[in-house]
Amino acid sequence: MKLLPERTVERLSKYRRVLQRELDNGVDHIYSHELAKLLHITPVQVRRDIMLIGHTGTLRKGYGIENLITLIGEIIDCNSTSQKVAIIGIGNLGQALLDYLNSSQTKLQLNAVFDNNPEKIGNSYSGTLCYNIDSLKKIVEREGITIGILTVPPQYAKEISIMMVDAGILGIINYTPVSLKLEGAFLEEYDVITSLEKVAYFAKPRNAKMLS
Amino acid sequence: MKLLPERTVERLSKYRRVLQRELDNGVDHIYSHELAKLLHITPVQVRRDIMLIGHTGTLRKGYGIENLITLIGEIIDCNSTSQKVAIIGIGNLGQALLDYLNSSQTKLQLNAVFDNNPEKIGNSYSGTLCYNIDSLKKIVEREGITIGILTVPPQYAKEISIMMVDAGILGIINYTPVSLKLEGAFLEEYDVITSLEKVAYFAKPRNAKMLS
DNA sequence: TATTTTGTGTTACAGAAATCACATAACAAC
DNA sequence: GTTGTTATGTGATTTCTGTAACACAAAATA
Repeated sequence: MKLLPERTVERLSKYRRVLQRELDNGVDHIYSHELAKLLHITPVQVRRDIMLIGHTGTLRKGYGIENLITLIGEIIDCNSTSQKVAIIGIGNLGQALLDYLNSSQTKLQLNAVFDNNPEKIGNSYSGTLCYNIDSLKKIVEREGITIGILTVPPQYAKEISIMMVDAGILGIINYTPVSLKLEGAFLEEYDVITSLEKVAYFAKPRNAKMLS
Repeated sequence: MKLLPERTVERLSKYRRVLQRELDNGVDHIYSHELAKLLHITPVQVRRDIMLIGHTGTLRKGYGIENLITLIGEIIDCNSTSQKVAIIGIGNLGQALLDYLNSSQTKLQLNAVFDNNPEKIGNSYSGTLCYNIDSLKKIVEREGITIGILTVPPQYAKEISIMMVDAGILGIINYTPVSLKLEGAFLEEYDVITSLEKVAYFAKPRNAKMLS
């Protein structure tokens, strides 16, 4: 299949979670406009996304939730081999994300945590062992980890991102304020300060008025 | 001035920080291609963003860093009254963000923290006092808080977002997995699981190959 | 003073994403 | 059957965002 648009993939992730909730409530079919309402988007967008992944709803009954969840799962995480995740840098943010992941029902499995602080190495964080950053490559290869969450202090970000790609990690989500450029891996950057300052701009009274 | 594109505002936030770093290193002018390189974007994009905010560089010397920082500051946070921020829900993620903000040099000031846990109310978190969520409106009005970071458990998200807007908050950044719909305030949503699953999709070996 | 170099400011274009508009099909009611 | 209703599937259009192209001005060169 062709590569899906980024925004569609993001929505698929959200669809799956609300669909799972509906399924748990005993609902087995859903209309595009119902799903749309749950996520505050338009029904057309829902239908377009579902069309893109090749699922087809039955007229008059909507979309079969169970099939749809399975299909989204195959697309996002589990084809032949399900993907494994590591957190690199287990400071405040790293630990918060770790707890967040553990408390959520994503299919992705957190397999390792890395740090350079000797007091942290060897400890278990919510059930996940912390390794020395120096053994990144060894552990990543051994465990088959393909996704890395980067939450190290900014001065290490570049160097460690290179190590990560070198170790065979295929996707990095960078929570560092340093902007990176990778060859051979998918990169997603999220900058907390940027998104806060963005909100600050649009929330300025003078600007807020312009937002219709 | 007209409202700036969202992406431009995001980049302005990043420009400011790298410019500040340059200034601290004693650099006083910078070329568009230098700034571009620091953020891994194109020089054209830098020039257009700077054009949009009405700053103009001097030929042969580039852009005056100090003026540019000041201008970006006026645009994003401090016009007449600088904006104030509150964190609502001081769990793991809330505390991590709090520390993150305190350790960064943004102009936005964290003025209050809210929670409903009696053991937390009255405590100081990295220097910021935690108030009872019931006094949200009172404190927000008294302190003039305009921006809220929402990090409560999902089941409270909707209810509390309504309280926030009602209290006069103009911009909310929602770290909850629940998607919201607000009237009268700017909303930015960030879903940790979604962005992780997005990376998972594009990092799948079969897809990664397609990324040129 | 003419010419080349260099970097900005701006317009025109291309690509991605969201939205519109509508054809189509299943079902219900009569 | 026929007709009306409702919800899906999708080509066409618009909107948003990034990129390429280029005109222009100052400095360096000769």
